[in-house]
Amino acid sequence: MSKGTFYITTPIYYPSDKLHIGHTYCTVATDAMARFKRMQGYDVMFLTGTDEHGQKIEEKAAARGMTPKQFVDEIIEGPGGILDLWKLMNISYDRFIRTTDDYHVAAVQRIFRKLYEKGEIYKGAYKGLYCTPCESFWTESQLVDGKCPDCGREVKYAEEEAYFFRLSNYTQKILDLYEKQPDFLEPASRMNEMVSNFLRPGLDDLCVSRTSFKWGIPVDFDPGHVVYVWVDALTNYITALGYENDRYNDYAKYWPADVHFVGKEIVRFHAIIWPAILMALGEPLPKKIFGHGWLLLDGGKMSKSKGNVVDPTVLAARYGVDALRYFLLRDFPFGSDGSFSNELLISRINTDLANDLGNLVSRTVSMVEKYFGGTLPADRQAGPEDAALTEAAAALRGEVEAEMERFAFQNALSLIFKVTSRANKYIDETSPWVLVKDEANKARLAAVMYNLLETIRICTVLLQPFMPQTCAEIFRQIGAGESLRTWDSIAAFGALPADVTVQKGPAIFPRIDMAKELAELEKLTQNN
RNA sequence: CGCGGAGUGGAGCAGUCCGGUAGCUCGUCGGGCUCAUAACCCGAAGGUCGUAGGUUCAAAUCCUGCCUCCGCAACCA
Repeated sequence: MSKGTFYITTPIYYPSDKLHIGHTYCTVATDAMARFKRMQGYDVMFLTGTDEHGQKIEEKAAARGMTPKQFVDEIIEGPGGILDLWKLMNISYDRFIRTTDDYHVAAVQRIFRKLYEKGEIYKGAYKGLYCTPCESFWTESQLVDGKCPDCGREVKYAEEEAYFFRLSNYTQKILDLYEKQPDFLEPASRMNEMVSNFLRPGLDDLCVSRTSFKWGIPVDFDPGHVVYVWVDALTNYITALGYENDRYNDYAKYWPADVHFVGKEIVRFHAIIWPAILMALGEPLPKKIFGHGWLLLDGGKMSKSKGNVVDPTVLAARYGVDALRYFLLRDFPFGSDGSFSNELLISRINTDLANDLGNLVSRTVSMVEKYFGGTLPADRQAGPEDAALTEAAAALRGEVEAEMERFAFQNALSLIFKVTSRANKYIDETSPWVLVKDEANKARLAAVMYNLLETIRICTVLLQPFMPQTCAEIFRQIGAGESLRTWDSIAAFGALPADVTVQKGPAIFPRIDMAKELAELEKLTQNN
């Protein structure tokens, strides 16, 4: 029955602060993809997690008088933390990795040693401009007026003992990889950026240890050094499967990953450094890296410092998790940036979810109840208006699948809603309220209702990966049991039983008063 | 000349690779319907595609210059 495995990952997020809508965006996309593949019958492994080491967290924790571990524990496991957020957003991850997990720590030490013994890592000196009070190295270009960009004080040349990964040996190998596998990194524009920014000039060796802070995985054969982010964080994708550890035993089964979803700012790490590390280890490379775009606010990126961060929990609480999930994946092309606004969110919910889908379900179920007492008679009569609708509905599964294969969530959703629109139009074309006036039209009326219910069912099956909770409610209202919610059940039009019984329920997506809500949200933002 | 992306009706976008009288959603205006969540259906108005030039019978689409915006430049999705 299984079509094979499908391993998909989000980045592991840096828990130096609460996560915002941007992190949610990436995770929701990954979740929709994972759910879609599961529905199709794949054996899916969906991994997410947190990248918890490093200087920034060490400093933040110290500022609050906590240990780094206490600090990250609170952000991850505490109330309103990351685990709560993913629970709220209905994220169906199979595994959650924390880089502070014992098995990961031990595995990273083994990996680091292995690379060292192979000669891929060597001990050298980090040379550069150093700001003593900030304990930070800076490159020439990072300096502001020749001074430390953080504190504005003088920097001076300094050296620090450090381990380096021979990344410079991999320039040509990565170029070859891109050549042989043009879809390794998508969208293509990101690959261009990698080539002209980093590969064409040639890669430098990469500093993979630090002595300037302590909050990290110790290099076990050289106390004083901690493993820097690259080897620590990137390897999560394999340690979480059991690579170099006994906690799990799925490496052979799931690796290489089918796709790593990552934000565009960390494409370089995943498309250059990560493959190089894997090559050095002699392990297979992931099949694809997909660098998605950002949600922009007021034309610029979201950031805590700008104070324009959108809190997903607030939006989910007000409009529903599914509505938010839908909006994120429907409004923005996954590969490019998009402008986020409350107005767009509400507008999308009202037009697509309330007016189009919600209202379609509502009017259809109402008519079946009103005209047939809730249960359709088996006797049906086809009509000239039917083909346009049923053919569109029957073709939908294949069309949506093709878009999902390209991670084009917005297109997949757009296709589904074209069919719900078509169904609304079908109601006008067939005018059931006219048919009902003559008993002789009963079989025709039953056919119209059936076609509507079946079309809704097909659309709802395909919407499940995006809006799991709401779809269950729609299925309940249109009388579609478990076996009618599957991928296989929509291979052809007509799986719904002829004598189906519907059950009217509350409005699936209530309409939102735009002006009022915008004012409310504005008030909430002010209070923050 | 560090690199990349973007500039299309009021808003958000597609189209640009493979040039041929501009498309989608929302909004606006007019009409229809009444099963439905003031929802649904039909129709209309509105743009010459950042800007200057070039190539061509023909350019949003190819070439060149310029302007503006956004991002990246060793851990903000």
